[in-house]
Amino acid sequence: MTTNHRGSKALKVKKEAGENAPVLSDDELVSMTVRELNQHLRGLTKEDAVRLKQRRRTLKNRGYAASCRIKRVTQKEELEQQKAELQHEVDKLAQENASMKLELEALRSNYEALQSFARSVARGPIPPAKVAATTSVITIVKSADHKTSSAHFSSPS
Amino acid sequence: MTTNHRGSKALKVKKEAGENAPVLSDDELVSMTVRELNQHLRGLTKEDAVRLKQRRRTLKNRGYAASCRIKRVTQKEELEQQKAELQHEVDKLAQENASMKLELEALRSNYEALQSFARSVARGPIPPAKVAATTSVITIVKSADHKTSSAHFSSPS
DNA sequence: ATGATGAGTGAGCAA
DNA sequence: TTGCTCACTCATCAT
Repeated sequence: MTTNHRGSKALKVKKEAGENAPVLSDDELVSMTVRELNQHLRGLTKEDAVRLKQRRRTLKNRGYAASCRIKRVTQKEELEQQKAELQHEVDKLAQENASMKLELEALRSNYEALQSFARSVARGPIPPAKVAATTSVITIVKSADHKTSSAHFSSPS
Repeated sequence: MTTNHRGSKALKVKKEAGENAPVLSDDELVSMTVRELNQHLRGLTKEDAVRLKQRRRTLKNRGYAASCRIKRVTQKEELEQQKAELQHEVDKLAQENASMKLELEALRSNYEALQSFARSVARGPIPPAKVAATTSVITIVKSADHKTSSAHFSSPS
């Protein structure tokens, strides 16, 4: 730390008081076209010109470093966001899956019951009264749409 | 850059030749208990002692910075890994979902066909021959397991 | 020349 | 004191 770091660190004051006239502020210097810079370079020592250009470069680098850090956190947030979205999708699909599984089971059981009934009547037609006595009573509900069509069974008392 | 930065930057040599006897290597200095450090501090100027402790701190910081960077990339990789796993899970669930949807549709259509048949025989029992003439022929397959039980229909010629 | 990024450094916070 | 992290600087690479 033998150097003075004439640059303002934004956080830790520096500035070193007068030193020499701060002809150009950092902000002015960084946001300046090459042409504008050359204008200011006119009345300067070769040394001073080099120094000024170096200061400009350093200030630019400061900005690049800042963008770099911002980019880093942004990308991390994006990853986390995408992760959360995927998690939601997993939850949604898992739930859909579960309810379909239930529906499928219910339909299968209804189907098999109906199958037994159909088999019994197809084998040898039996009077409805007889059927009611030996099997369950089946109430066939004509489904209006395709959803949750079901047959309700009730055991004979 | 008027300073010399006596520390070895690992990458860019430095070292500045002899300077003074490198009594302690960087590696030795960082990995040293406080007690060991104090041993070495015995025969030193107050100034030199302070300098040595500062060098140690700096070397430690170098290590901390490295860990910090490693941690950063590690966490990023973890996030990406988790993201990939979730994506696979989504794919798996979506596929399961699609095949269940198909199964459900097939079962529903079979169920409804069987339902029509059952309704027709239950309404007014008709001789099998008559049934075969007016409706489809139904081959009832007793499913061994619960999967893909189905009834196969064929139109009468 | 300009922009981006890895590594090293000091400041400053937290344990 | 130790460890971590931020902002800055420099070296280096790519455009």
